[in-house]
Amino acid sequence: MSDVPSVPTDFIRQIINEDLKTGKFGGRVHTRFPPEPNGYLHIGHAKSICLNFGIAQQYPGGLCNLRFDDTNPSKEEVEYVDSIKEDIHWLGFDWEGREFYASDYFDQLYDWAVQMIRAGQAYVCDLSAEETREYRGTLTEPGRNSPWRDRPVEENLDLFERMRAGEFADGSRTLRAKIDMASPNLNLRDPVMYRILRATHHRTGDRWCIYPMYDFTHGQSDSIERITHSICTLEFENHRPLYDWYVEALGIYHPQQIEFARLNLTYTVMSKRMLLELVRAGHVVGWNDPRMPTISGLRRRGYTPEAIRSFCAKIGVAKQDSTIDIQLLEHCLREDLNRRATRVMAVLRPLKVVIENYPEDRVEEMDAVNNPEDPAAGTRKVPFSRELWIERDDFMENPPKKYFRLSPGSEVRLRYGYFVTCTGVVKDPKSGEVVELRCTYDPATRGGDNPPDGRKVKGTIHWVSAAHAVRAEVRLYDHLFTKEDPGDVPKGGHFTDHLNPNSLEVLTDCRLEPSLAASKLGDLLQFERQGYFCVDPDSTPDRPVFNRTVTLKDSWAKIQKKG
RNA sequence: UGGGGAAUAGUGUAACGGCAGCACGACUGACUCUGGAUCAGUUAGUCAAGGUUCAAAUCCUUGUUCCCCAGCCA
Repeated sequence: MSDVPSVPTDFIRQIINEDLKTGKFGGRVHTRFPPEPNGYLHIGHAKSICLNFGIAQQYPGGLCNLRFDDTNPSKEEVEYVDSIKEDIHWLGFDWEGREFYASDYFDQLYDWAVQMIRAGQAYVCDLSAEETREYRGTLTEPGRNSPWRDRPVEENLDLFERMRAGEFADGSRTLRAKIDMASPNLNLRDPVMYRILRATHHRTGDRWCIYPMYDFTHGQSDSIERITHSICTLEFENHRPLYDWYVEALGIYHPQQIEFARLNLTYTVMSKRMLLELVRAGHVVGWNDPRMPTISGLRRRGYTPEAIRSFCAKIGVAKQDSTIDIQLLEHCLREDLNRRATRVMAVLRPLKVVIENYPEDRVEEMDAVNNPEDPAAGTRKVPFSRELWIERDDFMENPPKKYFRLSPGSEVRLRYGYFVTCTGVVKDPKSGEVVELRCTYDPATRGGDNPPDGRKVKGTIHWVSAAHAVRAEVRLYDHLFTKEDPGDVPKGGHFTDHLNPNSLEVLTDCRLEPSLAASKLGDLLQFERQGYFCVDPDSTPDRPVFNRTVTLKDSWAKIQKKG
């Protein structure tokens, strides 16, 4: 992965370096990426993936497991595990067959629970969910011991066995760790280890009707897999004492949990709950809608794994809550696409141009550079003829100062074509709308070259020969939300209040240069002067559909904005 | 009002007692057959107040602000 800039030594890598020095884990480095299969991966997960797999790649002998944290069958589905695996691979990482599931450890976890009961460290509690909450106390007041806290070991053993056997109703009992109901850390107030839950698990089916909680699962799973550094996000910091407590109580290998700040992006929501809602409410077409921050959405939008990896390397890893400007992501995208995308000409909002002094039946094949950043990409032929399409925006009847494109009487370069001068404007007699431009061309400027008389022109515009044009649909995207922080809503408000009504614009009458008829899924394209585009899977042979991945930087737009 | 964390240019992130650096953004200018790219430059920062020290973003004290925790979610 030489295309990704070398990553700085963040605080996690410093810890690892230190552990390597002291021999804490015998010189091993073994991480894991532990998604819950209850949704699609998003760019925030990419940060974690790049961190965990990146560390494994960077250290000699380093390994990174993929482990699905599937302890809540009511929310988890195989569709999600499949998408997660696909997305990690697409990002460029591999778990080399170490694909594990927390559910693989259900038997071991059960045995450990029994071991804790025997040791007097766990008990079956008959409190209801509501009662449990009441007994827990509050942030400032200690909780009270459950009346079931001091049941004899034998009774606990019997009850727990019967919980497993399905003798009790969902939610009627739990297995709890006996820790400290007065702990200032609520996670240590006799946390639930097992709950009764009748739901079909995507892997274990109906074999279990009790499922372990995250806290009773994660550290032990790490321990079983001999993970050295268990990297997770900040909200689990309060859980670390419990993580440590369980592995110590069980007397098993003890990995080190380390927390870092999750990724936030401007104009984006990142919580799976909100993303799920966008999908379910139909605000987007699915998890892979090109406006979604999901990996599959970014992929369909035309993002490259290289761009995402580069982004993850640039944002750094720290413990400070932060929100990254989405422009940095777009910068990384443009940086990658600029050096890789094939340049083509495409007219999105067509305006007809007739070159009056160009012969009716003549067609010339003009040479066009495929990628000025990559000479090896070569050139292609683009047909030029008397009738062309140009961009409506590239003509103004009454242009402001500093407008370098076409206007009555002005001259521009048609890229790789000829210099043309606008000699006339045809309007719809009723609406007054400009429907056609009449121009003349200068034969001495063939290929777009400057003429021998030394005449120069400020503007160069793109064009497509009308007779040869490929028609296509083009989808233009903008931020899904109009607010930098869509989650920042006044009371009574909802994050969807800030949905951008213009996040998708569909153009159905676009005219593309003929080479685009051969474009296929995965092609990286730049429509010159407009942006980077990719082929959408909705494309059909007679109806290609393109997505705008990101615009080019547009200094003209800035000039306009300034007035 | 309990506990756990975090505070460095607009946004991120380095500096680990010794010149506050980098990236993105913004703004100039140069160049250009993409108003792209590229190049050159400008802009702007240590939460506050004390203290220790020849020297503090860094150590100490006090305060302020923000985030997380009261799921039988992860």
